[in-house]
Formats: sequence, C-alpha cells, structure tokens
Amino acid sequence: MILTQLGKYKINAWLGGGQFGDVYLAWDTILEREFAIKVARMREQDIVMLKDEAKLLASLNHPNIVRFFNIDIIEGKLVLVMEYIKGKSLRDMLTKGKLPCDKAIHYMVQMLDAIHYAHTRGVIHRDLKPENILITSDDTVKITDFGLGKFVREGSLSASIAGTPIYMAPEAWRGKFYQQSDIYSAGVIFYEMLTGKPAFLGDSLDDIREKIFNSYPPKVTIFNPKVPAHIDKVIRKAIDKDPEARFNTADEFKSAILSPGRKTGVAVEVVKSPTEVFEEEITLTPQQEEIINSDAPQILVLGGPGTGKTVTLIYRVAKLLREGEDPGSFLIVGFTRRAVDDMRTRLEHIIGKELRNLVIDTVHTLAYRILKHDGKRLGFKEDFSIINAWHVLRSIAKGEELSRLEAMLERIELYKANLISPERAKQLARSEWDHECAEIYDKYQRALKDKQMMDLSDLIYYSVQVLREPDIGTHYRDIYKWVFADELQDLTPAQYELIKLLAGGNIFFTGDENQSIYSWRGGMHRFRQRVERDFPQVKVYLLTNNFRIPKKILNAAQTLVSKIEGETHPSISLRETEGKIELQSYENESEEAWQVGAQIEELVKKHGFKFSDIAIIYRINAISSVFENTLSSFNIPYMLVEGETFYARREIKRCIKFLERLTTGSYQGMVDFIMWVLMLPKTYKKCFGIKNKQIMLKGELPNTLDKEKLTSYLERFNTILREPSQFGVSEILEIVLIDSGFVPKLKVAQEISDINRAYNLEELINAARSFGSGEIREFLNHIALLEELQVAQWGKDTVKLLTAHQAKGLEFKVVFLVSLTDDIFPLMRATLDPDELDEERRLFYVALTRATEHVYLSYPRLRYTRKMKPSRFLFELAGL
DNA sequence: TGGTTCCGGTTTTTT
DNA sequence: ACCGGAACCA
Repeated sequence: MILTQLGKYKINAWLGGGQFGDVYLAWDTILEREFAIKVARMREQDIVMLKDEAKLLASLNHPNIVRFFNIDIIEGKLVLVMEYIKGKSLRDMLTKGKLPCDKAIHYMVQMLDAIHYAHTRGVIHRDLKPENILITSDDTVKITDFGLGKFVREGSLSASIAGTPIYMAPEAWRGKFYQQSDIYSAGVIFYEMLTGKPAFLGDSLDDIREKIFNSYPPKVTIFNPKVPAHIDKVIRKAIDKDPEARFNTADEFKSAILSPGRKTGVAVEVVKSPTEVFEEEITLTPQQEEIINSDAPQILVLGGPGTGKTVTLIYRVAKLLREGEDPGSFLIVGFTRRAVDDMRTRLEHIIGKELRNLVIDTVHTLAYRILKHDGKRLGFKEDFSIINAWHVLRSIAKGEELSRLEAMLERIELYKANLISPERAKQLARSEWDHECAEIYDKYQRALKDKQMMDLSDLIYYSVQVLREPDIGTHYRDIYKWVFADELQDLTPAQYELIKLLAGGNIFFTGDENQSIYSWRGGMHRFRQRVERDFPQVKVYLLTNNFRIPKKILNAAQTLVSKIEGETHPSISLRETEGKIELQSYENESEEAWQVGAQIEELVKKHGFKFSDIAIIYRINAISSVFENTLSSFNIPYMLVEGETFYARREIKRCIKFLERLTTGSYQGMVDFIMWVLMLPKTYKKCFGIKNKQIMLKGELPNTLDKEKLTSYLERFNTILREPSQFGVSEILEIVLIDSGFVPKLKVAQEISDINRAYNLEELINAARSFGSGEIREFLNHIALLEELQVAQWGKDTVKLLTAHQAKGLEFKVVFLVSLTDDIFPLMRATLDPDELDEERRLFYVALTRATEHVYLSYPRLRYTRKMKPSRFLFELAGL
C-alpha cells in the first residue's frame, strides 16, 4: 500500500524506515508547511497517550534536537509530526567506515549538548542510535525521536523491540532507564564513529547480550591510532556497566573529551599495530583485482615491499566470505603476532563483523593447538609445557663451553627447521662436530619428551609428525578448504610443510625472496621453486605497482638487490613524491649521533614531522646506546624497540616464575617474591619464613610494619599457595599484584620505568583475563606464544630505535639508517660467505624500503680510534 | 623424603 | 640480582 494522504497531510516522499515505523516527507495542507511525519507500525492498543509527556517533548527547543510538534492518532495509526531535516543519518555515514577523529568529536560535542539540554528538562532519549542522529550538510547534528519510547506500552511486543539492543545500556535491557543510559549509548556511538565498528557485535542476540553484560570492547586506539590517548579512558567510563560509574551528566562527558589534560600519571596508549591502513579507502589495482577474483585453486603472489601482497590476500578472503564460504573452512597463517593481529583487524573491518570461527594465527599458535589435541599420538599429554630451550640444553650438556653450546643449539634448531630427526642427523653426520651435535640433539629431545616439554621449534616439528598420520592429516584437511600463508620467504621448511599438510584444497601464498632475512635460522629464501614443485598447477602472479615507496628510494633499493643472483621482480612506484635519499659521513660515532639528533629536531620543528614518523635503524642492538644518550640530551622523546620479548621482561619473568612455581609445588623464592610485591626492603627478609608451603611471620617485627595488615594479606596469599588450582590465573595475579598494592603503588611512582613496569604488569593481568579460565600451565604456554606484546606504546609520539630485523613489516616517513660501516652492515663475518653477504644485502633492502619519504644514510669514519670503511652496499646504490 | 637454606655462576648478531 | 642445584636439616 502506498500512502498518499493521511488526514490533513499529503505524503510527498518516503524518507526512511525503521523498527518504529516509516518516516515520510509530508505537506500540511492546512498550515501549508513541510513536516516529517513518522507513522508507527504498531497496533493502537500498544500505544499510550501521555499528554504531559507529549507537551514536554514539544517544548524541547534546541539547535541539535529535531523539533517535535505533535503526536496524533490518524486512521488508527500513531503519527508523530516533526521538523523536516535535510541530511543524512549517522548510520548512513558509518556504512562508509569510521569518521575522522576531529569530525567524530565535533558531532559528539553537539550530541552531548543536546542530551544535556534534554536531561536538564527531565527528558531521557532511551533509544539513542546512529539511525536517530541526523547530520545536515553543514555538519550540524540533529537528534531525533527523543523520549518517544515512552509512548509504547510496557510489555508489548513493540516495546521489547523498540530499543536497538547494541546501543542499549545493560540496565536498559532490564527495562530501567536513567540519564546515564543515554550517556552509555552516546559512548557506544562515539566508539563506532571512531572505529567504524560497533562496540558490541555477536552472531546472535544472546551473544550480544552476553557481551554487553560481561565485556568491554577493545580500545579505540587499536583500530585508530590517531585517536588521542585519553579518549580510550573517556569511552571506557561512559560505557561502564554500572550507571553510577559513568559520567554524571552529558556535560561532564563533553568536557572529558575536550580536556585531556586533567589527569594524573602518564598515559600510555596500548596500540598493538602501528599500521594506519584504514585511514583511506583502499583502491585496488587491476593486477590485484585479477588475483582476488582468480579461479585458480593454487596461487602464489610475488611482489616487493609496498606492493600490497597482504592487502590482496585479505581482499581475496573477504571476497570468498562474501560469496558465502564458511569462515570455519579458512586457515590464514602469518609470520608474527603483529602481522596476524593486523590481518584480522583489517579483515573484520572490511567484512564489518567479528569473525570468530575463522582461524588467523601464527604457525606456532596453530601448531600448539594441533598438539594439544593430537599430541597424544606421539606420547605427549595435553598439559605439556613450552619451555626455553637454553636452560634445558645447559643442564643436559654440563661442562660444555658456552660458545659451543650456543652453536649446538643453533644446529639443533636447524635440524628441526628442516625436519631432520635425531636418527637422521646421526646418519648425516660427517665431521666430529656433526656427530657431537647429533648426539646432543638426540639427548635433548629425549630429555624434553621425558619431562613432557617442548621448545618452540618442537611445536612445528611434532605437529608435522602428527599430521603425517593419515587419519589426523585427513581430519584437518577436511576442515581447511582455504589456506592462506603470508611472507613465505621467512618460513622454515618445517613450517611450510605444516601448512601444506593442513591445506585441504585451495592454497594462496605470498612472498618476496628479496625480503628473506631469516635464513640464518632456517627460513627458506628460495621458496618459489619449491612451491612450483609441490604444486605443479600453481598460478604465479606478480605485483608490480608500488604504493608505499617513492621513486628514488625504490630505485636505490632495487639496484641493491639486483646484484643478487636469481630472479627479481622490480616494482614501479605510484607515489607522487620522488622521495629523498641522502648519504653523510661523520667524524665518529658521537658526531653521527649528534647530527642525527639535530636533523630530527629540524624535521620536527621546521618541516612538521612528528617524532613518531621517524625511525633510527641499525644492524645490531649495540649501536643504540650512542643514539639513546644523544637523543635524551636533545630532549627528543624516543623509544627503544627492545629485542626483549614481553615475556622476557624482568617483572614479567618474575611473575611467570611465580606461576610456574605454583604449578610445580616447589616454593623456593616465595619469600623474595612476596617481599617484592609488598615493596619491602631486603632487610626485612629475616621476618619471613616458609613452613609447610605457607608464608609465616617470625621474630620481632619492626614497628614500621603494620602487623595486622600484613597478617591478613598473608592469609590471602597463603590460600593461593595452599590450593593454586582453586583460583583462576587472573584472580591469582590480581591478588598478588593489585590487592597487594604493588601495581597501584608503581603507577604513582616517580620513575618512568616503574610506571612502565606497572603497565607491563597490567598488560599481563589483561592477558590473563582474556585468557579466561584454564590451567595455570596452559596460561604459561599461551604467554610463551605471545612473542611481541612489547609493542605496547607504539602510539606514543616518539622516535623509534630498532634493528633492521625488528623493522620488518613496519613503515616510517623518515628513516635514518646509521652506522653503515663495512664491519657492521654487512657484519664482518658475513663478508666471507657470498650467501651470508646476500642476506645482509637483503636486510639492507628491507631497511631502506621502510621509508615512505626520506632516507638518511650515514656512517662514522672512525670507531674509537680505528678507521672505518663505508659499507660496500653504499657503493652499490644507484646515484651515490 | 620433603622442605629450606646456602652457594656459585651468569647467552647476544640477527627471532 | 636471580636462579638452579647441592647441602643441610627435620
């Protein structure tokens, strides 16, 4: 039925529809004016006429609220008469993804003004959602449908669907509405404006409800690093489950957004990925489109850095998902945790929903899961532990010289990376050294298995063994119809084999032989032949358009790798800027560091770069110290991207050790641990003793200690020691780190390093919370696989100091590639072996191609008193 | 035997 | 400062 006339209203156009009803553009034939009228799609008996309420609504008059004129029942239909606004709804704007941060804030401020105005007049909106927020062409916000929910009879079908659940506060689900319920909805809308993703998503209503009641969405800054750090906290407060804990008024909410300053402590943003790919709409090239839409079941995509390999991979996955392929039949493997998290975020962004059944993981995580499930076939129980190879190796090869032991460990890793069993290693041994290594390897593997332990490379090695069992392999291959692996050049043969064994039909690989920088630990840098041999039907595509790297830099980098024998596939820069690449030599190291500092200062002060646009990249960690010192004397904020994994940090190690002790029941070091969390000086050590796995106080306690408080805390601590398994991991960590006062005290400490420790520990607690319930042992394994939580703080505006290896996969506007002498880059020992020299060359290539605008190359002429030769790679670069 | 204290030795080029 | 293992004690 098409409406043309409704009472005195002539219907001119349909403006939109929603759950409540349809909105029409109408002409009042009596007043001769345009109105928007909303005709409710509901039965008359479900409508309550609240005269006073209608009057109240009609009295609202605010620039950011759609004027409400009248409510009427015409021909048995509820009709709402409102001001007609030309504009789009926020919902329409959000379908194109997130809004720029300043725009989102601009809208938010107007919304909160409107909400505050209504609240002071006693009107609660009750159903704030993007559909109800109109935006005119001059970016004025107009909120519509204020308080209309009230006209629907409680308990009617319409009432129960009136609210849009994903924007509804938890208490609103129970039918309670406060002003804070609007604040909550505004917070959730703000979240969506900034990220382009709803804060709560789920497959079903129950699923959503569960999340709204029990969880908080990831931080905004994870999806959009450009958002100022304080916004995360503001949103978190606005959407607290407890209405009391939210902002009291919309005005308070507004000022919190606008004034980031009034806070104590140091704001550390936790941003897992520095990528800002979502900023622009991605335009795909015809080359990429061809790959994405290819019918070939087996695909290999080759292309240099910045040619969009990963994007192509993701868009192909997205395309297949849109065509209705089951997310559960996909397996996507990435090289690092960061790469994996990045891919998932991008993919979910494109698809617009969470993809929980879809497996995107690092090879190690994948392997861990396989072995937990099927490791029993090899004699491993479900609760095997992941350990650090070094300690065990040392204990079984006592008396070995450390340098030899180190070499042996390297050899063992290579055996496993190439799927060579201890028996085979013995057969292959030619020299005395080979025999020794093979012997130790055998011993080491037996020792680990005895203790139900595995190191990281065992995860891969044993998974391959398990998957070679026909029944198990078939089982997985039946599941994974679509297998994708990124960065093939850095995978070891064992990892590649693992992926192959899982692939049940279609494969999609990407890689770049020129970016292979891990062959020293088994990465197979010549992967193309191998893929073509294993998959004779494979279709090979080349990506030759470069989106990231400007011409000059790209040319220099490509000239460098063209010296390497073998195939290269150069790309052509699509960037408009030429780019800049400069070489400087300096008297010595400190002069070099000083000049770099001066240039950074100038780039920031005169040329508008941010510190976070800049990276200093070097070959080895030892180089960093000169630069650290100089940067601090320049007052340039910097961040050292440590080689240390999160897991290796002192405070984290200590906690992990503690958890480990809980699982083994050997409580050595407990007294030290509890003194550490209670921040007691060592002198009090004699006051504590351990008896029957319980910490006791003994002897005279100094007056400085509050005996009662201490005793009651020890009581709690001891309950953990008695029955660790009664507690969840996060519970244990909370009692030990937070309730002890440790983290709270660290947070307000003077030292930045203490504050950072506090954040690291909080990060650990978060990891435990999101890990959920599970054995302590399992949590420890889980942590061991999270290689790089350390990238917390990426969002801070600091210059990054990092090695060329660490720089892989990152990009910066300005790169200072420093200390380019012929003994450091390439490393002296690599110059003797042509293969190793090539790897150094590729590493140099990787470092150069991190830059999207400027590259500054430099080297010191003297190191200490020794004369240095410039890196041979400098001579190879074009135009220098 | 299990629990506690004492003693001595400490990986780096790149994950 | 920290950890593993030997030595020592109930």
